[in-house]
Amino acid sequence: MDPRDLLPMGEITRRSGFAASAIRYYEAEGLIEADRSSGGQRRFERNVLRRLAFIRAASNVGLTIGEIRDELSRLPDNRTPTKADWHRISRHWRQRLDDQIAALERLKSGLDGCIGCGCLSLRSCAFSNPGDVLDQRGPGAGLLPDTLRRPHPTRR
Amino acid sequence: MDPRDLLPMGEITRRSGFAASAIRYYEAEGLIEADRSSGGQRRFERNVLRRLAFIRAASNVGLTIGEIRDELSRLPDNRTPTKADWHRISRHWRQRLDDQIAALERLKSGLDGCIGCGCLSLRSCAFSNPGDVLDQRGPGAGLLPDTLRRPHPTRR
DNA sequence: CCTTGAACTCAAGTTCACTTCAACTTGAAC
DNA sequence: GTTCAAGTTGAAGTGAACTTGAGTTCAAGG
Repeated sequence: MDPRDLLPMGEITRRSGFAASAIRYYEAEGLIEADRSSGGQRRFERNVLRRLAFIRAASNVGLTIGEIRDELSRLPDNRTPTKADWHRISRHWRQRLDDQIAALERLKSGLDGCIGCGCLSLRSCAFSNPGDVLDQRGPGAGLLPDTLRRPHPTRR
Repeated sequence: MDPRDLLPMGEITRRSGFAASAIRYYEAEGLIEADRSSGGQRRFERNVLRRLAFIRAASNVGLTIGEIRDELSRLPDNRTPTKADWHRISRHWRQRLDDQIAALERLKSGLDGCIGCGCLSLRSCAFSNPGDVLDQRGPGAGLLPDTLRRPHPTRR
């Protein structure tokens, strides 16, 4: 491939909006690939910009780096996603967003139910939902899906 | 106050569902208070259970510890929230939840708009939204409110 | 050749909300 | 008086997703 078609780091950061450190991180994590110049500097193929756009979109939807890697690994490396690829993926993402929205709606209606009573009772109020009323999967269990649970450290 | 009315740690963890370490953390952070036994063990007033229910609810809504501290500091210490307190607060929380829901809806319709085109274009696709199209407040700027932005480390 | 900005590496730091650990001390029951 | 579950402290660790810093090298223009 003609080396003039390869983009240096500066170009990538400018055009993708990611910091150089993030780009290097994504490479280290295997989300993107980079060639090297004779002197060891990164030279990116143009399709990396597409992958980065995909990464940003996925991360907006709330996917973790690991999940993004999985999705990307299902796209043959040098192919831009076909309509079929994109359709499958976007259905998946849409479902996630729907789940998150539904969870927030549930939370809101719990809240609405509490406005009248001012209770916040430990035993009966589903909104504040302590450990002995519902199960023990962590704060918010039963009301929030994993994707919205504030990522608690070392959740066993 | 009659010391028999004070609850030991075990009682609090059992009835609130929080781990002892979390309780101690909340005390250190100034979200709750504790008396001490002659030997130095924590003894909690009953209203602490209410505060803990409040903390769990707030954290379900996505408030940070700092924000929760602020809300709590507006409740006079030894008073359980009045209807007016609770009304004010729940209106605030409701607004947050509405914002979050709206943001996810926007994201979803961006996604829907992309399904047909399969584009994910860096220049024109609002969904993948790179830095040079919208502003630079961080990944997802313009689409996600701060409350849903995946908390990035060291966000300057 | 010289300068200068862009890029490199590797280790360590950051934030949040806790948890875990090690090494004690308390306190209620028997 | 002994036992032992329950409680204490302070320091360090956790995970995610990067960022920061120090010190070094590259590459393009003049």
